[in-house]
Amino acid sequence: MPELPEVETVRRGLEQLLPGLVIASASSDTPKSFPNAETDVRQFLVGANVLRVRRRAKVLLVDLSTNYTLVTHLKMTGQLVFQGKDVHFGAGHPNNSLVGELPDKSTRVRLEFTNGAKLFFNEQRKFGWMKLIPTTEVASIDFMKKLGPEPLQSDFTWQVMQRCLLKRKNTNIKAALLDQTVIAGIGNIYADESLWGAYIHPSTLVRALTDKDFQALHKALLDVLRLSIEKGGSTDKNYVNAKGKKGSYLTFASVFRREGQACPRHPATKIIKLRVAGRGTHICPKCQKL
DNA sequence: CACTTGACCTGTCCGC
DNA sequence: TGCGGACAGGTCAAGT
Repeated sequence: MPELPEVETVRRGLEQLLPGLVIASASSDTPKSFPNAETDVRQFLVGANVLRVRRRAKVLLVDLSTNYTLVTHLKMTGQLVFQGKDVHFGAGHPNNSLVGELPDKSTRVRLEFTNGAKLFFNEQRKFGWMKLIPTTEVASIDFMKKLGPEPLQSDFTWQVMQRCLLKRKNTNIKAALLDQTVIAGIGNIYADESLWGAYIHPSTLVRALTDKDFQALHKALLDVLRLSIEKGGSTDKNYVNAKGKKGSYLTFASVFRREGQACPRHPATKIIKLRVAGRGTHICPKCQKL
């Protein structure tokens, strides 16, 4: 579930906490969560100083003084939980409570710093991963190389977005938005929210969209991404303290996971849920027509 | 090549 | 209450 705004929220949090810390030890549970752990950890992780925390698409990049970068993909249920002396910081899945003692059964990777602080990579499922990659090579690994542009960069104009989306002109707009090689960082939440904002039905073929549609979609997309980052990500657990008190999940969303509720623009019309591009998809049938 | 579908996982929820 | 099955969704591999 972590998409661009959630990962950006994690990045901002970790950027305040990690730089300057020195890694003392690291361990992982399954090879899948940290494929090269055995050889890499000793050589490039232990003793490394954290320089900075970056983000590209939904990927977190922790640059280390060893000229290696710890690359993390949270996929759907991943969390990074920092436990310092007085600081607890967590991010991830709305259904996951961060109250419990860590490590727990879904802890995949554990980093310990020389000052006693810890960073846990938790994942209910085993889809997410961490990898150590030479910093200079990060941009050229397959996944990173194929990514589309960052929607929040200033040169991402509506015309740029149109050009990107037209690479998938024969598919529906929802599938195109979810395609990371078209635009980076959009997932199911912001695809649904931005399409609703732009009055576009998710099944609309990209080639059928007008300039006006692209302009509206561009504005709606940037608006929801910015609003969500401003709110610390859309999930209640994206930024919680150690008390782990429950927040309200997606309180700002207009349609996502709101089937049966009133459309904010048409109180008499209820949000419905469909399946588009193999994903649960939420629309207002009055705002979004084919 | 363009596009779609299923697999990967585990926890949760729904119906019987 | 227990249990099977559908569902959740980011990405990749396999299929059309």
